[in-house]
Amino acid sequence: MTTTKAACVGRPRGFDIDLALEQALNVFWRNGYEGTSLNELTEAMGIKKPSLYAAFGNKEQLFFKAIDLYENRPDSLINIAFQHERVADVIRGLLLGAAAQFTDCSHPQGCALMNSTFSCNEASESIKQTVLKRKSKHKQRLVDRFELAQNQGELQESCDPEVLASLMTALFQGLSMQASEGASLDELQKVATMAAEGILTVNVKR
Amino acid sequence: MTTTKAACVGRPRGFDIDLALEQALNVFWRNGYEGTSLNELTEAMGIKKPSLYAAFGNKEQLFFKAIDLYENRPDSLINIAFQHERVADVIRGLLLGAAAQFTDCSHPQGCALMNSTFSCNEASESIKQTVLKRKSKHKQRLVDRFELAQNQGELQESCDPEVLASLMTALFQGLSMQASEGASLDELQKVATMAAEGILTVNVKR
DNA sequence: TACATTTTGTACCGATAGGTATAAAATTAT
DNA sequence: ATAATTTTATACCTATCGGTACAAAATGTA
Repeated sequence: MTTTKAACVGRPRGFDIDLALEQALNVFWRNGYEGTSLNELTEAMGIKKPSLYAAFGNKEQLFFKAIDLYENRPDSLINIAFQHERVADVIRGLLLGAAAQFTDCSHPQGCALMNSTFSCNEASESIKQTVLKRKSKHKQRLVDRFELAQNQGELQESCDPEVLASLMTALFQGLSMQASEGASLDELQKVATMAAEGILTVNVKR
Repeated sequence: MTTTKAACVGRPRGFDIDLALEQALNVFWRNGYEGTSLNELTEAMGIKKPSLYAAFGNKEQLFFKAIDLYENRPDSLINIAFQHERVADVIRGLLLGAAAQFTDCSHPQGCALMNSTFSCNEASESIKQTVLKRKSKHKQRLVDRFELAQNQGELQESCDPEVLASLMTALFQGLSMQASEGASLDELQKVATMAAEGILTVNVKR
C-alpha cells in the first residue's frame, strides 16, 4: 500500500531532458524571449510541442528553467572573479572575464540575461520583472563585495560601492551588447582593460 | 498641359503627419521595433491602418522615418557635447548628457536606438542592420573627435581612440539600459561622473 | 452638376503566434 | 494477456501579426 513511489511507469521519454533544456537556453540566449518562437524551440530541442509542454510547462516556465541553468553554470563570471582576494583583481577579473565569456564561441555571444531582457511588451511583463530581479541580485553581490573591500581599506573613502557596482553593471551591459553585435575578443579585451584601468586608478588605494 | 503639379486634389488628410510620426517614434522608443504592433501604433497615432500605410509605406519604413526624426533632434546628445573645445569637456558632456537625456521624463527612458536594436529575429534583419549602421556611424564620430584630440596633444599617446570610443559606446549602452529599467537621474549622474573621472584620469593629459 | 482624385473606415486576408485535444505507441504492473 | 500509465505525433484551436480590398466620404476641377 506504499503509494508514494516515483513515477517510472508508462512510455519512457524519448529525449534527454537536460540536453533539450540546454538547447532551449541557446535559442533564448541568441534571440531573447520574445524573439524566440515555439517552432524554433522545438526544432532546436528536437522534440514536438506536446513533449515540450509535458516536460517544461509552457514557454515562460521553459525560459525560467533555461535561465536557472544559465546562472548555475560552474564557470559563472561572478563566481570566478570573486575567488580573488584583492578587490583590484576582482574588478579586473570581472571585466576581462566578461570580455572573454561574452565572445566565447562555444555558445551565443553576449550575456543571456542581458540579451533576454529587451523588447518585452506588456504581455511578457513577468519575464521582464524576473530578469530584472536576477540582475539586481547580481548587482547586490557586487555592492556587498565592494562594501567589504571598503571596510578593509582597499577602496577610497570617496568611493560609493553602490555607484561602483552600477558602473560595473553598465559596463557588462555595454560589453554584452557589443559582443552580441559581433565585436571580437581582442576588441572587448582592450575596452575592458581601459575601463578597469580607470576604475582602479580612481577608486582603489595602492 | 503642365502635369507636374503638386498633388493637392482629393480629400485632405485628416491628421498632422509630423505629429503622428512623433507618436510613432515614442512607441518604438518605448517598446522597440518587434515589441511594437500595428495596433499600438495606430492607436498612439490616432489613425487607422490604411491611413498609416498610405502616409508612411509600411511598418519598416515608418520605423526608419521615426529613427530619422529621432536622430535629427536639435538636442542630440553628441551634437551638444561636441560643442566643447577641450576633449575632457566633450567626454564629460557626453556621459553627463547621456545620464540627463536618458532619464528625461518628456519622452521614453533610455536611447531609442539602443532600445530598438534588440530582439529582432531573422525576419527583421534589415532593421537590425540599419540600426547597427547608425550606431557605428555615431561611434565613428567619436573616433574622429578623439583622434583629433590626440593629434592636438590632449590625449595620452597610449590612448587608442578606437578603444576609447568603444568604451564610451559601451557606457552609453549601459546607461541607456539602466534608464530603461527605471534608474533615476541622480543615480545615472553618479555613475557617469565616476566613469568620466576614470577615463579622464587615464587618458587625458593635464 | 458631374468627374477625377485622395483619404477614410470597415471588414477582411494569409501567416504565425502560443497552446491543446486526441488517439496511437511504448512502457510497467497485475 | 490485459490494464494502467505516460509519451508521442498529428492535427487542430483561438488570438494576433502585418498588410490590403473596397466602397463611402470629402475635396478640387471641369
